[in-house]
Amino acid sequence: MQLTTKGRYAVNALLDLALHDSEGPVTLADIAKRQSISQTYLEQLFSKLKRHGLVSSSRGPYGGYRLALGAEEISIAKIIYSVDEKIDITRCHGKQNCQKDQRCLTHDLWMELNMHVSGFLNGITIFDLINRNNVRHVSKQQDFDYVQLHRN
Amino acid sequence: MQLTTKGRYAVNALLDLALHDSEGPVTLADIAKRQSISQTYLEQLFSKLKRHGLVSSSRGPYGGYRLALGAEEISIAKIIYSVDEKIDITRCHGKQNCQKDQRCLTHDLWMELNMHVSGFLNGITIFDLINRNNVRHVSKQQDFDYVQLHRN
DNA sequence: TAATACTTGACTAAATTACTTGGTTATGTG
DNA sequence: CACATAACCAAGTAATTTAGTCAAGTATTA
Repeated sequence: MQLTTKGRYAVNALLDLALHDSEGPVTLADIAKRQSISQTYLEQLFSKLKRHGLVSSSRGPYGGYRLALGAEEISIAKIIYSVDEKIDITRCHGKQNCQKDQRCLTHDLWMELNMHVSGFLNGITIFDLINRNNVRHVSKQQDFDYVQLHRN
Repeated sequence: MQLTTKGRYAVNALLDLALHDSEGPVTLADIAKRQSISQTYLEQLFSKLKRHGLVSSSRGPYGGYRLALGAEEISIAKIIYSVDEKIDITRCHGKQNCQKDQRCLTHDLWMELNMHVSGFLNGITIFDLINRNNVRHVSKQQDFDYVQLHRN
């Protein structure tokens, strides 16, 4: 299925961005600290997110990233897809040549699972997540930790 | 999610075994040929499947593997789990230390996806697959190819 | 007793992941 | 206009995982 740290990082980072979007452009440095992700790694991910039109950026002081779409328009599936991860379990990636140019025994099974997973991830948006209690709670804690860290 | 060739191979192989179970013990050599999987790799997988009680084996001439359970008792999830693949999308594997000993922003999201996927794979058994038209059709073709290959 | 087939453990090439390094370019502020 | 800030970019790399191979066994039965 190819759902690894990369996709999880992207969703976490974009959710963090959405949660702080009201305060103006958000820097990758801040996201990196709050989400414990390497900043240069984030740069790679945001380059892709920007290319796919999910975020916009402004340079210079007080610059940073903002959501380019409404939170309710950004599904989890879209994010994962944007950073190059495919929501795909089949070996043949939908083509039917999994085994010697023919379909393997379980081709249809994996296709069905694909439908299930991508249906699920298509149905959940950043907007949905923002409004979840557990997300708000974790985010609050992260903000608190961040302030503590930068008191001096 | 860790659903790769290993898990797919295991399901394909076990399904092949189930489809030919009525003819007596099935050798790994046959499964390897029909499913285009390396035999020594299959040996590793079947060693695990046996350890988990899904198949039984008999040695010597006319030996081979058989299902140790009814086809309706073997879910896809069970097979995948048996060959060490976890149906798990979280980084922390269910523990809640995805980020600095705390839950990451999206911990609950991935847990939900886990539930969906494992629910799906738990709900489908080898018995279900055997009775699907597309599976029977592919299997028939594989048997035909196998006979062709061994005519001499 | 020879052939068959399972069993085990160690090893390995290739690919992928999750980064790091070392820069360059644009922009708003003093 | 300098300078701090922050986005942008290319290339390299260590660690891990995958998908096997290789080389030896051991048990069973015709």
